[in-house]
Amino acid sequence: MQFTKAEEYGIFGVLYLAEKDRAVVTPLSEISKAQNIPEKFLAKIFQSLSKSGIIRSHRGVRGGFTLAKDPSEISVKEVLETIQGPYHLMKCLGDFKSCTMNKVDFCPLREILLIAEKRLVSVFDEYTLSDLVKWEKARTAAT
Amino acid sequence: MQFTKAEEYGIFGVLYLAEKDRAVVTPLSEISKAQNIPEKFLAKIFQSLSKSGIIRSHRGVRGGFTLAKDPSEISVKEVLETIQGPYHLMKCLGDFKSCTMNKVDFCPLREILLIAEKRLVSVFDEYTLSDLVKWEKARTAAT
DNA sequence: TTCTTCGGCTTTAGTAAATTGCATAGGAAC
DNA sequence: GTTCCTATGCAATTTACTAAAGCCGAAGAA
Repeated sequence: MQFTKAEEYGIFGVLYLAEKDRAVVTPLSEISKAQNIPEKFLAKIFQSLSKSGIIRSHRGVRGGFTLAKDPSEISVKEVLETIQGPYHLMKCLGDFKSCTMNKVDFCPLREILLIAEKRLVSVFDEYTLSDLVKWEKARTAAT
Repeated sequence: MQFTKAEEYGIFGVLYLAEKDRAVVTPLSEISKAQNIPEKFLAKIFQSLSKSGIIRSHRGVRGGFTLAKDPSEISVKEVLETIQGPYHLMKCLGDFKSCTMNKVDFCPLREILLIAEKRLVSVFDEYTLSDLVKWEKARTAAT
């Protein structure tokens, strides 16, 4: 019941891009160094983010990545689900048949987890990358 | 970001007790058989639940377990946190120092996860075992 | 005393997460 | 067009944790 490193790294990776001008192409090496993330690991994460259209890749000399859309258009949920797949607190929430217990027709735990899941995901859906950047800037300005 | 089997089994285990009269002492073997849970695994789970005062153990012949309090007094959160420890979507939420990134002073991800966590846990805190039993009974009666 | 059931500890197996490595392909700069 | 840089894709590895099983001891009722 914890976030994976991939999710954590993914968020910090795109956040780094979100803090820059969108036109600036940033190579993996810079991001991984600045955010303290294993480069090859970040590469894999960015690949899926690129495929799902959140970021855009640029190959060749002086290549790298840019955000594919404005930070205010990218929800935290979008990033997380791209990296980890749809959020389910239990397997059976996605598919009732995968229930390992005997609950073929009704499961009280399932009911409560559906509620919990909905509330959890709603938070990630509410906030965008620009919100996170805004917080960070406000914080830096304050001190 | 998923529930563990231990949590799942733990809930179903105490739920089985909650469906009975509180005076009835039920052995592990019966619970594990009825709920389709590996007995030794359930034993370990019930040990911690017993220590934290959610259930009560009775040794010897015709021993077993009973609920230590009324189902309406036992929140889902209580059960889950006893089994798995306090709920944190990331390690750093419990202790800022355990942050593996460079965020020594402020972390935007931390902010959003604190919100998310609060909402998630609130669900488990709102519902008690008697709620779950009630749902189940209502469902059975309906069909 | 004896049998039953929990208590606690150890160990094993299985699975998923976290990382690394290498060969390939695309593209800018010269 | 050659060269070098940077992403792409796949394979392999290491590590960590989950899930489960086993064993012996302790408690307690019959």
